[in-house]
Amino acid sequence: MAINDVECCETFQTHEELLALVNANMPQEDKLYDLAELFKVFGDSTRIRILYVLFEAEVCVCDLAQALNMTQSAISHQLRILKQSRLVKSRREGKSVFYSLADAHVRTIIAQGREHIEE
Amino acid sequence: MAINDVECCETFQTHEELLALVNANMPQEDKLYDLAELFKVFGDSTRIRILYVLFEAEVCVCDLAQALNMTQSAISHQLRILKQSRLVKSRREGKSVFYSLADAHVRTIIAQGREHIEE
DNA sequence: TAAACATATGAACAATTGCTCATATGTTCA
DNA sequence: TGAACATATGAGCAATTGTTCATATGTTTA
Repeated sequence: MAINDVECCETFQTHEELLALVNANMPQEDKLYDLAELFKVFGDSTRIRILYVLFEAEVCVCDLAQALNMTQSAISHQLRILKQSRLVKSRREGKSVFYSLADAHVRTIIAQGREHIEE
Repeated sequence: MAINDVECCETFQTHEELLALVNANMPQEDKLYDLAELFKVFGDSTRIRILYVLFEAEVCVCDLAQALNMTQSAISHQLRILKQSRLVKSRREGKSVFYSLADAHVRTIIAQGREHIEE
């Protein structure tokens, strides 16, 4: 038995291969954290609804608030989070700020999620 | 001005089109909730790490606990969540329970997320 | 059947999160 | 410049979440 083998489940298995594969393909700690942070952003139905509106058009904050029947403040807080994760971008036009999707990945990720829950 | 037009941003815009589009393509309330719940599952680095291990092989709970240097209880709680959302499946073999990916969407979703944060 | 092992789960606690409320910042126009 | 409008943001609170600890359930074997 190799010295690095690990006892597990009462048997002695060669975990070296698995651990080597895992170590080789597991992203760095900070990447894993960023990835989880990104999916956390998708993990709120208000933000998902905002993204669905942005699938259709570039809209200003008060349009979003009206379309989703929520306060301007609540929407603005969520847009901040969406913008920080670079899922949406903004453009000021006079007093209004227009938001739109920043990235094609947004649609793919939501589409895949939707496929998953519907199968 | 049509009676359904809405005042917003001090101008009177025709929001009918936008609202119609949004209503036509926005999933039902419960689908939105399910979608957010699904992405919440991806929104934790422990669960992401578990999925990365399962990318390589079917493994038992204590292997996962060792590979990720966490307690069996913590891993088991997380596996429960992953299983409830049908991202992993399990198979008992004697005293051990082996977990594996349940779905091809898992890889796609994580790959898209990774592309997003790395661009 | 009893002991040992592998896994699952309920309770509890600290940490995080989404909203509200109040207010600040930024822009336009009289 | 000051008033009105659009958006952003900090503080606070209730609700949710990930882990730990203790213990329950399920399986094998002596």
